[in-house]
Amino acid sequence: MTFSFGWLYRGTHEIFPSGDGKNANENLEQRILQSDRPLRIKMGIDPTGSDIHLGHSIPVRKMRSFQDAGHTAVLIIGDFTARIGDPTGKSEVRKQLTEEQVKLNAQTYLEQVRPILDFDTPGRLEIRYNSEWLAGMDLTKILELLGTMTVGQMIAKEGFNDRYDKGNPIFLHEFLYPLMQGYDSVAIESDVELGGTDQKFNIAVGRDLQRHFGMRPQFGLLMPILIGTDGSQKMSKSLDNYVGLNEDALTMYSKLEKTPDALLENYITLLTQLDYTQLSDNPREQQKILALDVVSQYHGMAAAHQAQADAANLISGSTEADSVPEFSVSTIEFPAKIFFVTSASGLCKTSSDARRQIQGGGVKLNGEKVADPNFLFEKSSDLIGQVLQFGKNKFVRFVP
RNA sequence: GGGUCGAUGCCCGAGUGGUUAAUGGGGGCGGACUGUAAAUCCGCUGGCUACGCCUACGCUAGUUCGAAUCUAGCUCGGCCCA
Repeated sequence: MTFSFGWLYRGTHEIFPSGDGKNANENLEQRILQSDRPLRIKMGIDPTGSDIHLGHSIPVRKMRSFQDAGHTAVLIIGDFTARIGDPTGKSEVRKQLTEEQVKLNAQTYLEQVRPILDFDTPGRLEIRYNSEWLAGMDLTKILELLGTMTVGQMIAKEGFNDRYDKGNPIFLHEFLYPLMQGYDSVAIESDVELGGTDQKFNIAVGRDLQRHFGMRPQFGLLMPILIGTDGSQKMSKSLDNYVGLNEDALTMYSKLEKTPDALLENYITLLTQLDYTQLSDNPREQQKILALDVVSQYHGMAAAHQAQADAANLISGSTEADSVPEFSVSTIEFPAKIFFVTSASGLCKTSSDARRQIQGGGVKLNGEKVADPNFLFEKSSDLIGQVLQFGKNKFVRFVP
Protein backbone atom coordinates (compact mmCIF):
# COMPACT_ATOMS: atom_id res chain seq x y z
CA MET A 1 0.00 0.00 0.00
CA THR A 2 2.69 2.43 1.01
CA PHE A 3 4.42 1.77 -2.28
CA SER A 4 1.79 3.54 -4.35
CA PHE A 5 2.06 6.54 -2.06
CA GLY A 6 5.68 7.17 -2.89
CA TRP A 7 4.80 10.63 -4.17
CA LEU A 8 3.24 11.44 -0.81
CA TYR A 9 6.29 10.62 1.24
CA ARG A 10 9.09 11.81 -1.01
CA GLY A 11 10.98 14.40 1.00
CA THR A 12 8.11 14.69 3.46
CA HIS A 13 9.18 15.49 6.99
CA GLU A 14 6.00 14.71 8.84
CA ILE A 15 2.32 14.05 8.39
CA PHE A 16 0.11 14.62 11.37
CA PRO A 17 -1.93 13.12 12.80
CA SER A 18 0.10 10.11 11.90
CA GLY A 19 -2.60 7.49 11.96
CA ASP A 20 -0.90 5.26 14.46
CA GLY A 21 -1.41 4.78 18.17
CA LYS A 22 -4.38 6.64 19.50
CA ASN A 23 -4.88 8.39 16.16
CA ALA A 24 -5.50 5.12 14.41
CA ASN A 25 -8.69 6.42 12.87
CA GLU A 26 -6.93 9.42 11.40
CA ASN A 27 -4.70 8.30 8.60
CA LEU A 28 -4.07 10.32 5.51
CA GLU A 29 -3.70 7.34 3.20
CA GLN A 30 -7.06 6.06 4.41
CA ARG A 31 -8.64 9.43 3.91
CA ILE A 32 -7.33 9.63 0.38
CA LEU A 33 -8.49 6.12 -0.48
CA GLN A 34 -11.90 6.42 1.13
CA SER A 35 -12.83 9.87 -0.10
CA ASP A 36 -15.41 9.97 -2.86
CA ARG A 37 -14.25 13.37 -4.01
CA PRO A 38 -10.90 15.04 -4.62
CA LEU A 39 -9.35 16.26 -1.38
CA ARG A 40 -8.82 19.95 -0.88
CA ILE A 41 -5.15 20.65 -0.39
CA LYS A 42 -4.44 23.98 1.23
CA MET A 43 -1.33 26.02 1.10
CA GLY A 44 -0.97 29.64 1.98
CA ILE A 45 1.54 32.13 0.73
CA ASP A 46 1.88 35.58 2.13
CA PRO A 47 2.75 38.09 -0.54
CA THR A 48 5.20 39.95 1.66
CA GLY A 49 7.95 40.31 -0.92
CA SER A 50 8.26 40.28 -4.65
CA ASP A 51 10.38 37.20 -5.15
CA ILE A 52 10.04 33.61 -4.13
CA HIS A 53 12.82 31.09 -4.17
CA LEU A 54 13.46 27.37 -4.23
CA GLY A 55 12.75 27.14 -0.51
CA HIS A 56 9.20 28.28 -1.12
CA SER A 57 8.90 25.83 -3.98
CA ILE A 58 9.23 22.76 -1.75
CA PRO A 59 5.66 22.60 -0.44
CA VAL A 60 4.39 23.89 -3.78
CA ARG A 61 5.99 20.92 -5.48
CA LYS A 62 4.24 18.63 -3.04
CA MET A 63 1.04 20.38 -3.90
CA ARG A 64 1.67 19.57 -7.53
CA SER A 65 2.02 15.90 -6.60
CA PHE A 66 -1.40 16.06 -5.01
CA GLN A 67 -2.77 17.67 -8.16
CA ASP A 68 -1.30 14.93 -10.29
CA ALA A 69 -2.94 12.41 -8.00
CA GLY A 70 -6.27 14.02 -8.81
CA HIS A 71 -6.77 16.38 -5.88
CA THR A 72 -7.61 20.04 -5.76
CA ALA A 73 -4.91 22.52 -4.85
CA VAL A 74 -6.28 25.49 -2.99
CA LEU A 75 -3.69 28.20 -3.07
CA ILE A 76 -4.41 30.91 -0.57
CA ILE A 77 -2.94 34.29 -1.22
CA GLY A 78 -2.63 35.78 2.22
CA ASP A 79 -3.37 39.29 1.10
CA PHE A 80 -4.93 40.08 4.45
CA THR A 81 -2.56 38.20 6.74
CA ALA A 82 0.41 39.64 4.87
CA ARG A 83 -0.49 42.95 6.33
CA ILE A 84 0.23 41.65 9.81
CA GLY A 85 3.12 39.38 8.93
CA ASP A 86 3.65 35.83 10.10
CA PRO A 87 5.53 36.01 13.38
CA THR A 88 6.88 32.49 12.82
CA GLY A 89 10.63 32.43 13.00
CA LYS A 90 10.82 36.15 13.25
CA SER A 91 12.83 37.75 15.96
CA GLU A 92 11.19 41.08 15.34
CA VAL A 93 7.84 42.50 14.43
CA ARG A 94 7.09 42.36 10.73
CA LYS A 95 6.50 45.70 9.18
CA GLN A 96 3.03 46.05 7.84
CA LEU A 97 2.50 46.37 4.13
CA THR A 98 0.13 48.53 2.16
CA GLU A 99 -2.70 47.14 0.12
CA GLU A 100 -1.07 48.07 -3.18
CA GLN A 101 2.22 46.38 -2.37
CA VAL A 102 0.39 43.25 -1.38
CA LYS A 103 -1.61 43.19 -4.59
CA LEU A 104 1.45 43.62 -6.72
CA ASN A 105 3.37 40.95 -4.85
CA ALA A 106 0.50 38.52 -5.22
CA GLN A 107 0.61 38.87 -8.98
CA THR A 108 4.33 38.19 -9.26
CA TYR A 109 4.01 35.24 -6.89
CA LEU A 110 1.44 33.61 -9.09
CA GLU A 111 3.65 34.06 -12.12
CA GLN A 112 6.51 32.40 -10.31
CA VAL A 113 4.61 29.30 -9.19
CA ARG A 114 3.06 28.84 -12.60
CA PRO A 115 5.81 26.47 -13.81
CA ILE A 116 5.34 24.27 -10.76
CA LEU A 117 1.59 23.90 -10.48
CA ASP A 118 -0.97 22.53 -12.88
CA PHE A 119 -2.87 25.65 -13.85
CA ASP A 120 -4.64 24.10 -16.81
CA THR A 121 -6.46 20.93 -15.85
CA PRO A 122 -9.98 21.94 -14.82
CA GLY A 123 -10.74 21.47 -11.15
CA ARG A 124 -7.16 21.07 -10.06
CA LEU A 125 -6.46 24.57 -8.84
CA GLU A 126 -8.32 27.18 -6.86
CA ILE A 127 -6.80 30.51 -6.01
CA ARG A 128 -8.34 32.32 -3.09
CA TYR A 129 -7.52 35.57 -1.32
CA ASN A 130 -8.04 35.45 2.40
CA SER A 131 -9.23 39.03 2.61
CA GLU A 132 -12.39 37.50 1.17
CA TRP A 133 -13.37 36.16 4.59
CA LEU A 134 -11.00 37.97 6.95
CA ALA A 135 -11.40 41.60 5.94
CA GLY A 136 -15.03 41.83 6.89
CA MET A 137 -14.84 39.83 10.10
CA ASP A 138 -16.61 41.54 12.97
CA LEU A 139 -15.52 41.76 16.56
CA THR A 140 -17.97 39.09 17.66
CA LYS A 141 -16.35 36.58 15.37
CA ILE A 142 -12.88 37.72 16.32
CA LEU A 143 -13.71 37.23 19.98
CA GLU A 144 -14.91 33.75 19.19
CA LEU A 145 -11.58 32.96 17.57
CA LEU A 146 -9.59 34.50 20.39
CA GLY A 147 -11.62 32.51 22.86
CA THR A 148 -10.36 29.23 21.48
CA MET A 149 -6.82 29.70 22.66
CA THR A 150 -4.99 30.66 25.81
CA VAL A 151 -2.06 32.99 26.29
CA GLY A 152 -0.10 30.02 27.55
CA GLN A 153 -0.64 28.17 24.30
CA MET A 154 0.47 31.15 22.31
CA ILE A 155 3.51 31.83 24.41
CA ALA A 156 4.55 28.21 24.07
CA LYS A 157 4.93 28.75 20.34
CA GLU A 158 8.55 28.67 19.37
CA GLY A 159 9.02 32.16 18.01
CA PHE A 160 7.04 33.86 20.71
CA ASN A 161 8.79 31.86 23.36
CA ASP A 162 12.24 32.98 22.25
CA ARG A 163 11.22 36.55 21.91
CA TYR A 164 9.57 36.55 25.31
CA ASP A 165 12.64 35.04 26.94
CA LYS A 166 14.93 37.51 25.27
CA GLY A 167 12.74 40.33 26.40
CA ASN A 168 11.83 41.35 22.86
CA PRO A 169 8.44 42.90 22.31
CA ILE A 170 5.50 40.85 21.19
CA PHE A 171 2.45 42.76 20.06
CA LEU A 172 -1.03 41.51 20.65
CA HIS A 173 -2.06 41.59 17.02
CA GLU A 174 0.61 39.01 16.32
CA PHE A 175 -1.37 36.54 18.38
CA LEU A 176 -4.11 36.87 15.83
CA TYR A 177 -1.97 35.57 13.02
CA PRO A 178 -2.14 31.85 13.77
CA LEU A 179 -5.87 32.20 14.31
CA MET A 180 -6.39 33.88 10.99
CA GLN A 181 -4.32 31.33 9.14
CA GLY A 182 -6.26 28.64 10.96
CA TYR A 183 -9.53 30.22 10.00
CA ASP A 184 -8.47 30.02 6.37
CA SER A 185 -8.71 26.26 6.76
CA VAL A 186 -12.25 26.63 8.01
CA ALA A 187 -13.20 28.97 5.18
CA ILE A 188 -11.99 26.73 2.41
CA GLU A 189 -12.76 23.44 4.15
CA SER A 190 -9.34 22.02 3.65
CA ASP A 191 -8.50 18.34 4.05
CA VAL A 192 -4.76 18.73 4.10
CA GLU A 193 -2.59 21.76 4.73
CA LEU A 194 0.94 21.89 3.37
CA GLY A 195 3.73 23.92 4.86
CA GLY A 196 7.26 23.96 6.15
CA THR A 197 8.09 22.36 9.47
CA ASP A 198 7.90 25.79 11.03
CA GLN A 199 4.19 25.84 10.18
CA LYS A 200 3.25 23.03 12.54
CA PHE A 201 1.78 25.31 15.14
CA ASN A 202 -0.27 27.33 12.69
CA ILE A 203 -1.55 24.22 10.95
CA ALA A 204 -2.46 22.67 14.27
CA VAL A 205 -4.45 25.79 15.13
CA GLY A 206 -6.31 25.24 11.86
CA ARG A 207 -7.28 21.77 13.06
CA ASP A 208 -8.53 23.14 16.36
CA LEU A 209 -10.61 25.78 14.65
CA GLN A 210 -12.09 23.35 12.16
CA ARG A 211 -13.12 21.16 15.07
CA HIS A 212 -14.52 24.18 16.86
CA PHE A 213 -16.67 24.97 13.84
CA GLY A 214 -17.87 21.40 13.58
CA MET A 215 -15.72 20.33 10.67
CA ARG A 216 -13.53 17.33 10.14
CA PRO A 217 -10.00 18.53 10.95
CA GLN A 218 -7.38 18.72 8.24
CA PHE A 219 -4.14 16.83 8.09
CA GLY A 220 -0.88 18.69 8.27
CA LEU A 221 1.87 17.73 5.88
CA LEU A 222 5.18 19.31 6.73
CA MET A 223 8.04 19.64 4.31
CA PRO A 224 11.59 20.32 5.45
CA ILE A 225 12.88 23.84 5.39
CA LEU A 226 15.38 24.13 2.57
CA ILE A 227 18.89 25.02 3.62
CA GLY A 228 20.32 27.90 1.63
CA THR A 229 23.21 27.75 -0.79
CA ASP A 230 25.54 28.75 2.03
CA GLY A 231 24.97 25.30 3.46
CA SER A 232 24.04 26.38 6.95
CA GLN A 233 21.06 28.67 7.32
CA LYS A 234 17.59 28.37 5.91
CA MET A 235 17.18 29.74 2.43
CA SER A 236 16.04 33.31 2.52
CA LYS A 237 16.31 36.43 0.50
CA SER A 238 17.61 38.52 3.33
CA LEU A 239 20.54 36.17 3.86
CA ASP A 240 21.19 36.15 0.13
CA ASN A 241 21.63 32.40 0.10
CA TYR A 242 18.73 31.77 -2.22
CA VAL A 243 18.00 30.77 -5.78
CA GLY A 244 15.07 32.83 -7.00
CA LEU A 245 12.42 31.26 -9.20
CA ASN A 246 12.49 34.15 -11.62
CA GLU A 247 16.23 34.36 -11.98
CA ASP A 248 17.69 33.88 -15.43
CA ALA A 249 18.90 30.46 -16.43
CA LEU A 250 22.59 31.20 -16.25
CA THR A 251 22.42 32.73 -12.77
CA MET A 252 20.30 29.87 -11.56
CA TYR A 253 22.61 27.30 -13.06
CA SER A 254 25.73 28.95 -11.67
CA LYS A 255 24.33 29.05 -8.17
CA LEU A 256 23.10 25.46 -8.18
CA GLU A 257 26.28 24.17 -9.70
CA LYS A 258 28.13 25.20 -6.56
CA THR A 259 25.73 23.53 -4.17
CA PRO A 260 27.77 22.34 -1.18
CA ASP A 261 28.41 18.59 -1.24
CA ALA A 262 26.65 18.03 2.03
CA LEU A 263 23.44 19.42 0.60
CA LEU A 264 23.31 17.52 -2.66
CA GLU A 265 21.17 14.58 -1.62
CA ASN A 266 18.78 16.90 0.15
CA TYR A 267 18.44 19.22 -2.84
CA ILE A 268 18.02 16.39 -5.33
CA THR A 269 15.32 14.77 -3.23
CA LEU A 270 13.40 17.96 -2.62
CA LEU A 271 13.89 19.83 -5.86
CA THR A 272 13.79 17.13 -8.50
CA GLN A 273 12.10 13.81 -9.20
CA LEU A 274 15.43 12.10 -9.75
CA ASP A 275 16.30 8.93 -7.91
CA TYR A 276 19.37 9.79 -5.91
CA THR A 277 20.51 6.20 -5.63
CA GLN A 278 20.67 5.95 -9.43
CA LEU A 279 22.98 8.92 -9.84
CA SER A 280 26.74 9.06 -10.11
CA ASP A 281 28.28 9.31 -6.67
CA ASN A 282 30.72 11.92 -7.88
CA PRO A 283 29.60 15.15 -6.22
CA ARG A 284 30.77 17.25 -9.15
CA GLU A 285 28.50 15.26 -11.45
CA GLN A 286 25.64 15.51 -9.01
CA GLN A 287 25.98 19.28 -8.93
CA LYS A 288 25.64 19.42 -12.69
CA ILE A 289 22.69 17.04 -12.81
CA LEU A 290 20.91 18.98 -10.11
CA ALA A 291 21.55 22.34 -11.73
CA LEU A 292 20.45 21.13 -15.13
CA ASP A 293 17.27 19.55 -13.85
CA VAL A 294 16.13 22.50 -11.76
CA VAL A 295 16.91 25.09 -14.41
CA SER A 296 14.96 23.06 -16.97
CA GLN A 297 11.93 23.12 -14.70
CA TYR A 298 11.77 26.88 -14.84
CA HIS A 299 13.32 27.73 -18.18
CA GLY A 300 12.93 24.62 -20.31
CA MET A 301 15.47 22.02 -21.31
CA ALA A 302 17.01 23.99 -24.15
CA ALA A 303 17.78 27.00 -21.99
CA ALA A 304 19.17 24.73 -19.29
CA HIS A 305 21.63 23.11 -21.67
CA GLN A 306 22.59 26.51 -22.99
CA ALA A 307 23.24 27.73 -19.45
CA GLN A 308 25.34 24.68 -18.73
CA ALA A 309 27.46 25.22 -21.83
CA ASP A 310 27.80 28.92 -21.13
CA ALA A 311 28.81 28.37 -17.54
CA ALA A 312 31.55 26.03 -18.69
CA ASN A 313 32.79 28.54 -21.26
CA LEU A 314 32.78 31.46 -18.91
CA ILE A 315 34.77 29.72 -16.25
CA SER A 316 37.43 28.83 -18.76
CA GLY A 317 37.73 32.48 -19.70
CA SER A 318 35.86 32.30 -22.97
CA THR A 319 33.17 34.88 -23.60
CA GLU A 320 31.22 32.72 -25.99
CA ALA A 321 28.14 32.48 -23.90
CA ASP A 322 24.77 33.37 -25.32
CA SER A 323 22.90 33.42 -22.07
CA VAL A 324 25.00 36.09 -20.41
CA PRO A 325 22.56 38.84 -19.38
CA GLU A 326 22.83 41.87 -21.59
CA PHE A 327 23.13 45.43 -20.45
CA SER A 328 22.58 48.44 -22.64
CA VAL A 329 25.31 51.07 -22.56
CA SER A 330 22.76 53.71 -23.45
CA THR A 331 22.29 54.63 -19.80
CA ILE A 332 25.99 55.24 -19.27
CA GLU A 333 27.60 58.58 -19.99
CA PHE A 334 30.94 58.43 -21.71
CA PRO A 335 33.79 58.77 -21.10
CA ALA A 336 33.32 56.36 -18.21
CA LYS A 337 35.74 54.72 -15.83
CA ILE A 338 35.46 51.00 -15.36
CA PHE A 339 34.58 51.14 -11.68
CA PHE A 340 31.59 53.26 -12.55
CA VAL A 341 30.58 50.94 -15.34
CA THR A 342 30.78 48.00 -12.97
CA SER A 343 28.27 49.47 -10.56
CA ALA A 344 26.12 51.10 -13.24
CA SER A 345 25.58 47.76 -14.92
CA GLY A 346 24.16 46.34 -11.72
CA LEU A 347 26.95 43.88 -11.03
CA CYS A 348 27.38 45.39 -7.60
CA LYS A 349 25.44 47.83 -5.54
CA THR A 350 27.81 50.73 -5.09
CA SER A 351 30.64 52.26 -6.99
CA SER A 352 32.76 52.20 -3.85
CA ASP A 353 32.32 48.46 -3.71
CA ALA A 354 33.22 48.19 -7.39
CA ARG A 355 36.42 50.09 -6.74
CA ARG A 356 37.36 47.85 -3.84
CA GLN A 357 36.64 44.64 -5.70
CA ILE A 358 38.70 45.78 -8.65
CA GLN A 359 41.58 46.47 -6.33
CA GLY A 360 41.07 43.06 -4.79
CA GLY A 361 41.24 41.40 -8.20
CA GLY A 362 37.62 40.34 -8.34
CA VAL A 363 36.59 41.99 -11.58
CA LYS A 364 37.38 40.67 -15.06
CA LEU A 365 36.86 42.09 -18.53
CA ASN A 366 36.67 39.39 -21.20
CA GLY A 367 38.33 36.99 -18.81
CA GLU A 368 41.22 39.35 -18.02
CA LYS A 369 41.62 40.71 -14.54
CA VAL A 370 41.05 44.43 -14.34
CA ALA A 371 43.89 46.13 -12.52
CA ASP A 372 43.04 49.82 -12.63
CA PRO A 373 39.67 50.99 -11.32
CA ASN A 374 40.11 54.20 -13.29
CA PHE A 375 40.55 52.46 -16.63
CA LEU A 376 38.71 54.70 -19.06
CA PHE A 377 36.29 53.88 -21.85
CA GLU A 378 36.31 56.88 -24.16
CA LYS A 379 33.15 56.05 -26.04
CA SER A 380 30.37 53.52 -25.96
CA SER A 381 31.79 51.50 -28.83
CA ASP A 382 34.81 50.69 -26.67
CA LEU A 383 32.52 48.79 -24.38
CA ILE A 384 29.98 47.17 -26.65
CA GLY A 385 30.40 43.43 -27.06
CA GLN A 386 32.63 43.10 -23.99
CA VAL A 387 31.79 40.77 -21.11
CA LEU A 388 32.32 42.09 -17.61
CA GLN A 389 32.56 39.65 -14.74
CA PHE A 390 32.16 40.43 -11.05
CA GLY A 391 33.16 37.69 -8.65
CA LYS A 392 32.57 34.11 -9.57
CA ASN A 393 29.16 34.15 -11.13
CA LYS A 394 27.98 37.60 -12.03
CA PHE A 395 28.34 38.46 -15.68
CA VAL A 396 27.06 41.08 -18.03
CA ARG A 397 27.51 41.63 -21.76
CA PHE A 398 27.34 45.18 -23.03
CA VAL A 399 25.08 45.94 -25.96
CA PRO A 400 24.16 49.22 -27.66
C1' G B 1 0.59 55.58 35.22
C1' G B 2 5.38 55.47 38.56
C1' G B 3 10.57 53.98 38.96
C1' U B 4 14.93 52.47 36.56
C1' C B 5 18.26 51.00 32.61
C1' G B 6 19.27 51.26 27.59
C1' A B 7 19.58 52.88 21.97
C1' U B 8 26.85 52.65 18.09
C1' G B 9 28.10 50.50 11.30
C1' C B 10 24.63 43.77 8.28
C1' C B 11 24.61 41.44 13.58
C1' C B 12 26.99 41.31 18.44
C1' G B 13 29.86 44.63 20.91
C1' A B 14 34.16 48.34 22.57
C1' G B 15 34.71 53.44 23.04
C1' U B 16 32.66 57.97 27.83
C1' G B 17 35.43 65.59 25.01
C1' G B 18 40.25 65.93 20.87
C1' U B 19 44.56 63.91 15.10
C1' U B 20 41.09 58.95 12.51
C1' A B 21 34.66 56.26 9.01
C1' A B 22 35.15 54.83 14.97
C1' U B 23 39.07 48.64 18.63
C1' G B 24 37.40 43.50 18.42
C1' G B 25 34.36 39.27 17.00
C1' G B 26 30.59 37.06 13.79
C1' G B 27 28.68 37.15 9.12
C1' G B 28 29.47 38.66 4.12
C1' C B 29 32.40 39.70 -0.34
C1' G B 30 36.93 39.05 -3.15
C1' G B 31 41.80 36.56 -4.17
C1' A B 32 45.08 32.02 -3.99
C1' C B 33 44.36 26.81 -3.76
C1' U B 34 40.45 23.25 -5.46
C1' G B 35 36.10 19.84 -8.10
C1' U B 36 32.97 26.63 -9.86
C1' A B 37 32.52 22.02 -3.12
C1' A B 38 34.92 21.73 1.84
C1' A B 39 39.29 23.01 4.61
C1' U B 40 43.35 26.51 4.79
C1' C B 41 45.93 31.17 3.94
C1' C B 42 45.56 36.48 2.39
C1' G B 43 42.78 41.09 1.40
C1' C B 44 38.27 43.99 1.76
C1' U B 45 33.73 45.10 4.51
C1' G B 46 29.89 54.09 4.87
C1' G B 47 28.61 56.91 0.10
C1' C B 48 30.05 59.62 -4.25
C1' U B 49 32.01 59.12 -12.24
C1' A B 50 36.60 60.05 -6.28
C1' C B 51 43.79 61.11 -4.85
C1' G B 52 39.02 65.28 -3.23
C1' C B 53 34.00 65.91 -1.38
C1' C B 54 29.77 64.22 1.54
C1' U B 55 27.00 61.56 5.36
C1' A B 56 27.46 58.74 9.93
C1' C B 57 27.19 56.45 16.73
C1' G B 58 17.96 56.71 18.08
C1' C B 59 15.66 62.13 16.93
C1' U B 60 15.94 67.58 17.84
C1' A B 61 18.10 71.60 20.00
C1' G B 62 22.17 73.32 23.17
C1' U B 63 27.24 73.75 25.86
C1' U B 64 32.30 73.83 23.55
C1' C B 65 37.73 75.91 19.49
C1' G B 66 36.13 70.71 19.19
C1' A B 67 31.22 65.64 21.03
C1' A B 68 29.46 58.95 19.55
C1' U B 69 31.15 60.78 24.32
C1' C B 70 28.36 66.64 28.46
C1' U B 71 23.00 69.10 29.05
C1' A B 72 17.65 69.40 27.91
C1' G B 73 13.41 67.76 25.44
C1' C B 74 11.43 63.93 22.38
C1' U B 75 10.85 58.87 20.21
C1' C B 76 11.39 53.74 20.83
C1' G B 77 12.50 49.47 23.80
C1' G B 78 13.92 46.25 28.40
C1' C B 79 13.09 45.29 33.55
C1' C B 80 10.45 46.25 38.33
C1' C B 81 5.94 48.25 40.58
C1' A B 82 0.64 49.43 39.55
